Amino acid sequence: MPMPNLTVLRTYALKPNPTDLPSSVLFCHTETSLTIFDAYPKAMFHFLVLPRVIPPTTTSELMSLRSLLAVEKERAWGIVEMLGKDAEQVRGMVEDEMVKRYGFKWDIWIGFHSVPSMEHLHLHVISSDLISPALKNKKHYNSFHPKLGFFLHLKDVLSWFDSDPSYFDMMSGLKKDQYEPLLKEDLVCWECDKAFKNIPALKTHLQGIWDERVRREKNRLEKKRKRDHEDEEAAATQTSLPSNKRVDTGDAS
DNA sequence: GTTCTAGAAC
DNA sequence: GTTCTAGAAC
Repeated sequence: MPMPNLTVLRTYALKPNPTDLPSSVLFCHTETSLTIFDAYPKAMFHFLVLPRVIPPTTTSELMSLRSLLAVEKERAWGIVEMLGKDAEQVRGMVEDEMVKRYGFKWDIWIGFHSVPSMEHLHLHVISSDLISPALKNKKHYNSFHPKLGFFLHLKDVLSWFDSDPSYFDMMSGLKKDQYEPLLKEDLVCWECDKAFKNIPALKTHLQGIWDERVRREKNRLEKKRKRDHEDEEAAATQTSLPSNKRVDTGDAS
């Protein structure tokens, strides 16, 4: 069994020229960050935004969120803020792709794992469906549950910088003992709070939510298509109001 | 972070 | 008997 490489993200972040990376790895990059496809996506869309290593910031400061939050507040803030800006660009690209592929968009979460498994800071950009063959166990699911507390939303992390220094100090400790137990919590649907006995049952539920969403969106698009079609006909016959504002007179003509 | 698999859970 | 979880990986 090959031992997985837990430092591969750092080798990516150190590339002087990110475009050397295979296109199967690199999604996009800026002067200060690169965004890669998560190798084991836990949702239909799942990317990691990594800070590039730019002096005076060092690889060891960029090891994790915890190590970054230990450097001077202003410099740490600048890096988190920069990652957030670049993640928002990625969000926009993902939303475009959602519309292109499915005709609608759904939530995208942006945040850090409180206890990371791989070295080098990485900001997750992940779609809220949580449907993926690589999502296989409770730890995978709970690590992205948006209300459980293990997943730290970017907005919340940024808010720590504006709060009392004592609160910042408390949160920035990111103690393993405080967060790791959350991964063992019972399986609960993040959307409807229903509990599940095991992962296969939860995955069936998530798939059901998705199938229902697709069905509703199809109906919506079909209704809109019909409305627009009627409006075209109405315009052709000089009827003034769009069909969705018209009062039904029961006139069949 | 994953894979593999023993044995728990059903 | 099969499904599923959870701990080891030298």
